[in-house]
Amino acid sequence: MVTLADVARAAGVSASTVSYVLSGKRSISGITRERVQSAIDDLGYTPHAGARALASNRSNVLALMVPLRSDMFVPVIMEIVTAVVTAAREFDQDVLLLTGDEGGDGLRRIVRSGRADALILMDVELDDRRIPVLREVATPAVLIGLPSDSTGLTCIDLDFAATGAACADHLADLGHRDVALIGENQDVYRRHTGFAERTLTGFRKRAAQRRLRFVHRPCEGTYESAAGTLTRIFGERPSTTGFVVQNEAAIAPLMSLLRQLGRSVPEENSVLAICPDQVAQQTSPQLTSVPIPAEEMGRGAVRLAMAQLSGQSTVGSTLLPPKLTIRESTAAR
Amino acid sequence: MVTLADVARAAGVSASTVSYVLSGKRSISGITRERVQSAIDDLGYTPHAGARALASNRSNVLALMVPLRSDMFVPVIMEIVTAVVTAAREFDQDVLLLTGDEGGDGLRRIVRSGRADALILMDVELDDRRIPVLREVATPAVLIGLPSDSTGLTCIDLDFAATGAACADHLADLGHRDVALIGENQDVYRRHTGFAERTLTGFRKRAAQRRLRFVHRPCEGTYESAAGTLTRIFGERPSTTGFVVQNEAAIAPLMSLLRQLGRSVPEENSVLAICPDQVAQQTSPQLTSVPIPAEEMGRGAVRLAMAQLSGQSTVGSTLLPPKLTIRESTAAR
DNA sequence: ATGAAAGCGCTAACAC
DNA sequence: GTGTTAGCGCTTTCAT
Repeated sequence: MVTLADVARAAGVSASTVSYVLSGKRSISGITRERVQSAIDDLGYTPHAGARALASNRSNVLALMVPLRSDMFVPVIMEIVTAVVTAAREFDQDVLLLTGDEGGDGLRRIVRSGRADALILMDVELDDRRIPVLREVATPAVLIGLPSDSTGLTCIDLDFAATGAACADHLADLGHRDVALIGENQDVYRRHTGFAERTLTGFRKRAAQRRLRFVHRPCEGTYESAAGTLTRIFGERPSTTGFVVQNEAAIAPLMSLLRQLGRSVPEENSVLAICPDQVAQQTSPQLTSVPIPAEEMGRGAVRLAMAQLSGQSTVGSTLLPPKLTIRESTAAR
Repeated sequence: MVTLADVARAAGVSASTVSYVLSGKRSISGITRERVQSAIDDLGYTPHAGARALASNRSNVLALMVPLRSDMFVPVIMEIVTAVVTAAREFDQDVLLLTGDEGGDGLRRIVRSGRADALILMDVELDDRRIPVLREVATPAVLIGLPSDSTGLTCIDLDFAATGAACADHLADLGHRDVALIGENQDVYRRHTGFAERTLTGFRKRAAQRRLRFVHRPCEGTYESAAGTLTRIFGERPSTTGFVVQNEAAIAPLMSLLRQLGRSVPEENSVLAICPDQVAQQTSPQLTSVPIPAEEMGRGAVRLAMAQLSGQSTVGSTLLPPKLTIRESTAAR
């Protein structure tokens, strides 16, 4: 194994000089920097992470806790994870992967062992049991999602209230008067994951302002549930022409049901989805949609974690503005 | 921070005794073990990972490299990742996540820095550019997937040849004479990911033995491509009654097209898919299928990595036997 | 069955 | 601008 001492010897300098060339924490003459650098290259030297962590009290690792079972759509989770890892590398950090079932104990273990310098938590619930541990360990941490009490915490998420409002606005602008929000299944609401409620609240409020009449229906991701939901909506309010869908799994059944019912989209009904662009684009007709900004959330979480590590306070919630992309599934009436 | 020295002092023993209580590498009297253990509990001690790595030359970390863009279905990737992390924890290992785009350099960096003791690579291509690095660093490594030259390497994968054969057998057993294999898109075959070819080979060989006539057609995941593929197949061989689908995205369009063509499943046509159980079960009718054993692959990879770390040789390929689950989409004719 | 002590490879004062 | 050196917290001989 090639050590810093080997490099120092080869370059004819002291160990500290090599260390400082690497860290840039003090000025080095061009000539020695070169000698050191070429010794590093020649020998193929990479600093020993453990030694570095021990001496500097910094691991250069971010711990990312991903949900095992989640309300999120799996591809979105993967996109966030990918964004986190990619962004972390740009800060010279590696990413340690923890599963949600490790819970608070897992976080405590990671922090106490000095394996990671900061924590990023995905799929945060309104009353998340990991949050007390976060306050206890007082380690830099970022939540992807919004708990009910975010005092003293750093959070990042899509602004779901604004998303709901944007959807209501879009349908109102198009002249729709009776609209329906087809949401996630009851479990999601019961588990208090937050985003579903926030969307509903934002939608309801704006709908009232725009004088829309609206109903909200939770829905399973199955064909049967979608059929039942749709039947009930049309039964209660046959004049419904606008739909907002916040449930990836329900989109396909719903579109196919509307077609079967002879309710063509977008001529007779407008459909708006909160889903990844990929899903919106492979549906026919392509859906007007608001995507979860997975990439931005992942990158943002890393940025916030790094800011905390450099001593800045990032307390508060970063709510990313929704971006509504108009495609083929919504039209004026 | 609580250190081993703190624990030793609290327990009234030496540092080495505490260390040995933790590692179990020498016998300790019951009484001291208890004293040490309660000191650990009282103080909330967790060993410092960096110090441990430095002194023992072992990080207790497995590096897992996941593909960014992959031919695999994203939920399957997630399932493998989850299985790896869960299994790793049972061996007291943490998992460091690397993205495929870090390539060989990333692996070299991880190994040289001592950040991980072993490597697990997903989505291995036939002529994977990371393989030379694997041979160069001579670190314990496991490939999930099968490269063309696996000499000296440890691999684990589904036995796709046996999978193809099992599909051919099932259709032959049901009395089908003309069958079609609807595969992944051309890109996958061109990129030489291996599994597609192996399925084809296994299917072709067994089909010949069972005197089946068969055609193979790559297919995109779009409705249009599925329609074109199906039209061509029925055009060339109208007598085709059995289908094997190895392309998650093509399943839904295909089923809906068969319905439109009045070819009911399973009465007139049998359809067999190589896809996750979840997909097979939410299709209507539920599909007879062979799933990718993601859980087994992840766990197996960890097991193999740990075996290598304990000095055992695991060179060779572990090919997991396919498990064909009969559901509603295949029937005798 | 337990202790003492020498490092593991690096960082960061402290010197000059 | 560079060198010297004292640790960081742990494992592991070598003693006893």
